[in-house]
Amino acid sequence: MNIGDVARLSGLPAKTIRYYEEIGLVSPMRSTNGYRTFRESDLHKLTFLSRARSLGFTIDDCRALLELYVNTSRASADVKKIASEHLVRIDAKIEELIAMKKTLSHLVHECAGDNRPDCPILDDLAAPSKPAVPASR
Amino acid sequence: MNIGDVARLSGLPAKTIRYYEEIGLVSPMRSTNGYRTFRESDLHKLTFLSRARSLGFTIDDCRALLELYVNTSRASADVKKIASEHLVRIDAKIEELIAMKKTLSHLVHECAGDNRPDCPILDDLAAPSKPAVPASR
DNA sequence: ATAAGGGTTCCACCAACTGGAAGGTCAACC
DNA sequence: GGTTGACCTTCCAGTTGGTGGAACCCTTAT
Repeated sequence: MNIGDVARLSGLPAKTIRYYEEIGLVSPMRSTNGYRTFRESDLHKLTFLSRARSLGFTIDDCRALLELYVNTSRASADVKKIASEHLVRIDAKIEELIAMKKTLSHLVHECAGDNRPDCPILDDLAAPSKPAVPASR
Repeated sequence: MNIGDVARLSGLPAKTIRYYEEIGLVSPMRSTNGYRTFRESDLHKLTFLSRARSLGFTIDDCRALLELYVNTSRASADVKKIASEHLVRIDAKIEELIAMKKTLSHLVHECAGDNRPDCPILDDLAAPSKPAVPASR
């Protein structure tokens, strides 16, 4: 299979697949004309990566997950650990966004949105010492 | 005021403030020794930026908001538009994360997390054609 | 004199791609 | 056999919003 075929089948752009090769996530063969040649196993890996990335796993996570995926003597605890930690990050991000949303939707609601200059949104942004998210990192 | 002072007062790292100068968001003066000298108005801008960034506005949004902020003949509608569009982006992001969370927490729950290799998480990642978020962009 | 604690510039790096230029290859059609 | 068009290749640059570090200057106190 050429790169276009696995791109279609995995749902990843060809550019991304080349990038994944560059960073060592897949290692397709090369045919005599220089084209990449993908095996079934490469396609499986790419599909795996596509799905893992769409679940928000970082490339580093994907690398670790891929290793566990191909290693049939893995412990499911290792997989679960990576996924659980990712879940914690997702939760934190959701909370952060919800806090932003809350503040912002309040402000948007308050703003007349006409051609006068008075604007509660700008007033709030200009008001000092009010972190949107109550301080973490 | 030197950069350290406005850094403390605005809550932004000095590095970030230098970066904001580089991209033209603030334009402090320079004293004879080459140090940046910040006026009150610069501090106000930096505080504004700090808060706007913490609400998730992009730098481009911040640039536009800052212009409206200093322009006293603005129309609040212009501000509201930027904020509303940002709110839409936040909502979309929240939805995306919640979809991920849903899938992932389900999988984590299913996984035994012991030293055996069987793992529903890997099984799912390997299963083809299941976008985590039902397809948009 | 020197040490601490500011400040300065510049260059490189992070994630995870994406866009585009310049060019090679292949299969089909006339 | 020539040409078109769809593939493929590499390489370089840009994206977003900074961050880290090196090498060096300035000021003040001891």
